Amino acid sequence: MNNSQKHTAVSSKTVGRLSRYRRLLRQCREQEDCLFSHRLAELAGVTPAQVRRDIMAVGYSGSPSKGYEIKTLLQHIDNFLDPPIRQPVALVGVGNLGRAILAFFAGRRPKLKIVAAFDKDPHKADRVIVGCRCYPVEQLADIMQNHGITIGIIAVPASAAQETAAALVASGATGILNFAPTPLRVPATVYVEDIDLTTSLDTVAYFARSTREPSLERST
Amino acid sequence: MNNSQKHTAVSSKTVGRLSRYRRLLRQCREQEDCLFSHRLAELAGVTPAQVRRDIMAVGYSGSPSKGYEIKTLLQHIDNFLDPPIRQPVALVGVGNLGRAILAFFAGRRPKLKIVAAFDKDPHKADRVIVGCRCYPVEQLADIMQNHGITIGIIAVPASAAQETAAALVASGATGILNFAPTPLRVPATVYVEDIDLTTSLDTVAYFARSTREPSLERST
DNA sequence: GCCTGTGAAGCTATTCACAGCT
DNA sequence: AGCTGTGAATAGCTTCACAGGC
Repeated sequence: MNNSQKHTAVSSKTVGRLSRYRRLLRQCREQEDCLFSHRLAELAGVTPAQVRRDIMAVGYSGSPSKGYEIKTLLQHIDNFLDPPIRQPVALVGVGNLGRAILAFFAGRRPKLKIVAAFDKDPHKADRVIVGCRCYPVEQLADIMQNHGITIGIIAVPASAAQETAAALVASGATGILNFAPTPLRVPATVYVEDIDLTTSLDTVAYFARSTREPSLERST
Repeated sequence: MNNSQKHTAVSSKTVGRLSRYRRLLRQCREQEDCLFSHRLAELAGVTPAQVRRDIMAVGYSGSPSKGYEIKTLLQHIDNFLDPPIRQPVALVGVGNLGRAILAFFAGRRPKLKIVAAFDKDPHKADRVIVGCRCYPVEQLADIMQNHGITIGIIAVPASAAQETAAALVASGATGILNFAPTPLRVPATVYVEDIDLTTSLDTVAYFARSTREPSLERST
């Protein structure tokens, strides 16, 4: 029930922040060897206490005198976030958004890589887009199983999102990144993260209107 | 201090869900006239109590016998979410992601519309992409002020994100939708919503690994 | 002195549970 | 009987504050 690196069941917010810390740490590892929680907090835009709590999750302890050794901390975060071997990803929907996503992730992250794309439109299939081979959706199950894919990205229109999710799950997906503006019905064992552009823009628009009091925040 | 429609200072989560409810309600307004909270909850993938709480924010009351009248509820949500007149949006960064965003929002939402795009690269300027005119970044301030733009979408590389944010704010933006993987430093009066693709994928990957117990959730 | 790690306090968001209505 | 609206309870997340160490 407990495996080697899961101490205390980490929340998705913590995982997200660790991913952000990692990127920031990589940027500043040239200039510095060590940093304190308040420094990383400033870079990430969170509180020092938050940083310390999050770092607890990766099982690394800094020293009160020098803070956190960047190289070692990065190793621990990598070890926590990255899969042991390789975790291939499938993308479904090669429209504008799908292609942008392919381009965005292309060439980074050897372990977490989009290895196959799928589209309903046969014209889009059997092509290579930003280095990724595209297949007709009919081959989804086959190719996912061949590659051992467990992560799917949904970039299809809302109307096709639910069936796509079902197909992904049936073919072995246990995690889905969903760009379609539809709540997906999937088994509770599957983790879904929604990115809903319309909702996000509506929210920004709403709060952009109510010009709030510049009360209690730090702005530096 | 209190304006006509702000009763109780609504959270961004509630605003986001209202946006989602709206989309779902529009889809089913053909078939049904009224619905109960548990029905909308099922469609949206949340609890009935959550739905009722959220609807409180828009100042509409359903009837215990018939539930919520869809048409009227939609009017209230529109009235709550939509700007009184018009709230033009600027996009900065016309790369792959920027173009996908333009295409995604093109032609919907007359009141909340991307009216200008900007790019550093002069080759991309002075063109029209999916119906939106592109300008060189140098004209950002001018055009934002001419159009009365208060919302910016950042789709530039991380290295240019902070300066872009600063330019947007200087030109009158009070809300920013940030796709760059960088924490933005802006005055506390400006609302920022981050969409961080790398972080989201990392999070999905993490939880896709830990195949969780199918314990307490409903899956239908 | 100023840091880390962490129990405890504080906040925010969600859910419970029930009065009131039809 | 079964719904809505909502005070009260709960759960989840963040921050405080301080013991312990350099």
